[in-house]
Amino acid sequence: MNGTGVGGTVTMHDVAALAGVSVKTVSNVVNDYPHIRPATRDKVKRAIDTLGYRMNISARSLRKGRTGIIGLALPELSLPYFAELADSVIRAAEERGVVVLIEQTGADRQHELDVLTSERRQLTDGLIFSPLALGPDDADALKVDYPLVVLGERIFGGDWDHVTMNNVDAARAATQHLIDRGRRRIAVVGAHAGETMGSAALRLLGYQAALAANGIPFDPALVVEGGLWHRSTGAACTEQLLDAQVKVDAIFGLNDALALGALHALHARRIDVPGEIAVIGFDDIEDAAYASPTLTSISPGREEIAATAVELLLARIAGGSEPYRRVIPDFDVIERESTLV
Amino acid sequence: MNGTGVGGTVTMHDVAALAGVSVKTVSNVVNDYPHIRPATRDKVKRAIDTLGYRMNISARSLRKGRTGIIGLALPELSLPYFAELADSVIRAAEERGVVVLIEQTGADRQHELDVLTSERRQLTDGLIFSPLALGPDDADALKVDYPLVVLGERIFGGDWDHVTMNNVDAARAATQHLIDRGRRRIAVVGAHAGETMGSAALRLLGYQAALAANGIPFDPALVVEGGLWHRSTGAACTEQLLDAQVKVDAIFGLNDALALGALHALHARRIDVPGEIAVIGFDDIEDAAYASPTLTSISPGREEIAATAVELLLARIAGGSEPYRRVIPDFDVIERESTLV
DNA sequence: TTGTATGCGTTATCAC
DNA sequence: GTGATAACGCATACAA
Repeated sequence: MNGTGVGGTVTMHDVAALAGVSVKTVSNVVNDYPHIRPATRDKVKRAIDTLGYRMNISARSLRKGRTGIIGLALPELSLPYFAELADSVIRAAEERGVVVLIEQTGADRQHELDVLTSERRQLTDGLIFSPLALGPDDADALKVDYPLVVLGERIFGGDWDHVTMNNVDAARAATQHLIDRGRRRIAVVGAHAGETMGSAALRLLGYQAALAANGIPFDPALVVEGGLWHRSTGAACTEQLLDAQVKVDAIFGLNDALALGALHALHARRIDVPGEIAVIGFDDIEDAAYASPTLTSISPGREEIAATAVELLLARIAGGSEPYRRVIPDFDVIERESTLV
Repeated sequence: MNGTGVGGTVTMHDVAALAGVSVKTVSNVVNDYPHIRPATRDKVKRAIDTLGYRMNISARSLRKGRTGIIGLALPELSLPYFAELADSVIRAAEERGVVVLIEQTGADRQHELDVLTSERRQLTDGLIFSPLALGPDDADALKVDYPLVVLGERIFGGDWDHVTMNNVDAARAATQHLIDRGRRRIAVVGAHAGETMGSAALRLLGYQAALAANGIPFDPALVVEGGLWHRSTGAACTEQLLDAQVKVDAIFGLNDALALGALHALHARRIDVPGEIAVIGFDDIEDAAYASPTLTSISPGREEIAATAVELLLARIAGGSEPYRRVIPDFDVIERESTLV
């Protein structure tokens, strides 16, 4: 099972024997223990090279009680936003010398609860968790005894670190962006009725705030419900909106998948974007830049979210006991064709 | 570190003590050893429940020499095809009771070589490897001493299992699809000059075969080189093609990202698709169905590729020593608007 | 059918 | 600065 394929497994004992030192010294060398005589260190390193020694991670994990693996639980990798997030998390983790075990919850509440107590938690030193179905009522389930960083906006105020977007302000900025370009009948696609803490609710709040700030009355007929934030949902919501004959001059997709679905539906009906209807999304996934027309979107600082989450988690794993933090990266409006005046 | 949070770590000894049996019996129960008296099994299970016992994976791994983790090395999750592939691999692995550790190579040759000998290999029981930069010259690097399943078409004939697409036939079918719809000046976007074994080369081969079969002369001016198969590459290649004033009535993007980039470039120049130029892609990523216009593509059987790869790998890990296999799932042409007659 | 004893490869606690 | 030795928690000969 060893890299060089020399045959049987090479252990610290073999290295120690060849170098003429004890296993403890070998351990010290591979762990960069500072107080070692340079000559000893060289001897050991040479022995390691000649034997092609590789540390047995399982043994180390057993002894240290740490695996060097962090968990990342997210809805599904097929959703571009989460694929890009996972990419960033893996990169950030790699820089810090840990690896990432991804678990998909399918945005299913029971599955999200399961992930918190899964046998896999034995395998990871901590968890970065991006729930989509859990609500404030599930806060107790998040009271776990391992390091946890929660992504997103659904649950606040527990004993865990939290990295989130500035959903309200960002949605306000998105809406203002449309208003500044002369739009007044701005539809929202992908709302979640009854939700109070989720991204959908908060983004709707920002939308309403922007309307209010500009003296535009809020028209419930412009808000279209849509459960899962897939492209298909965005398309279906948009068709529903158009069928209802509501006057509309802009659509705010609560995420990019919804907005891309909206573009799709508008294209199918030969409705010009942005001529007749402008469209803005949220997340700034790579697709947004290559849609036709290209999609204006909110960039929520994905890289920073990932890097911060990894950093906070590793600090907890290392035993940090600072007060739990809530980090909110800056966002940007990325203007593209779909809202061009 | 335990799920229930009862406090100190619960071990098999604790369970054994409470159940009034030996650790061996507890071990037998948790490992579903068949010959156990039902009464004993119940006693043990009850003790496990009351104590909230969770097996220590590191200890088991150390003892058994297996971790229950498989590696998945791919270019990057930001590429939708690989995100969807990873999704499928994780699902397939979950069904078989193993978890997946994803490593990104960035399609960089050195990084791809590194992944094969990385320290991470100590952590995984085997590897599913999707190289993009390695070529036939690197076949030796793939002679590793752990179970390996190679995805894609770049390297053949070594001592490993191989799951691949039928690139030649699928590309031929894609080209034929365009020819059947009256196209004769079919451009190819994303070719790799000098390559002989990669997906690009094989798909180009299929393209040429289809032309030949229909008596259409091959025009090198219609083949546009493009390194990384990103949307941006597809857009750039298409612009290059249009700038060259070559007569074109169809574009075959060697993958969907390229084709989506082409759609983007065509849209920017107000060229009607499929009216003036038809477009076909390859991979059938979810985006294809939501582009404007929707993109005709080749579905390579991603689910089957993932499931087969996991299955073959686990068989090797379990010690199977059948001859190495090469599996080639069926493909389908998924017709959408971009090639509508 | 179940119990006992040993070792998997590493790190930590002490001595020296 | 380095060495001997005892855990870490589990699986498995071997014994009963």
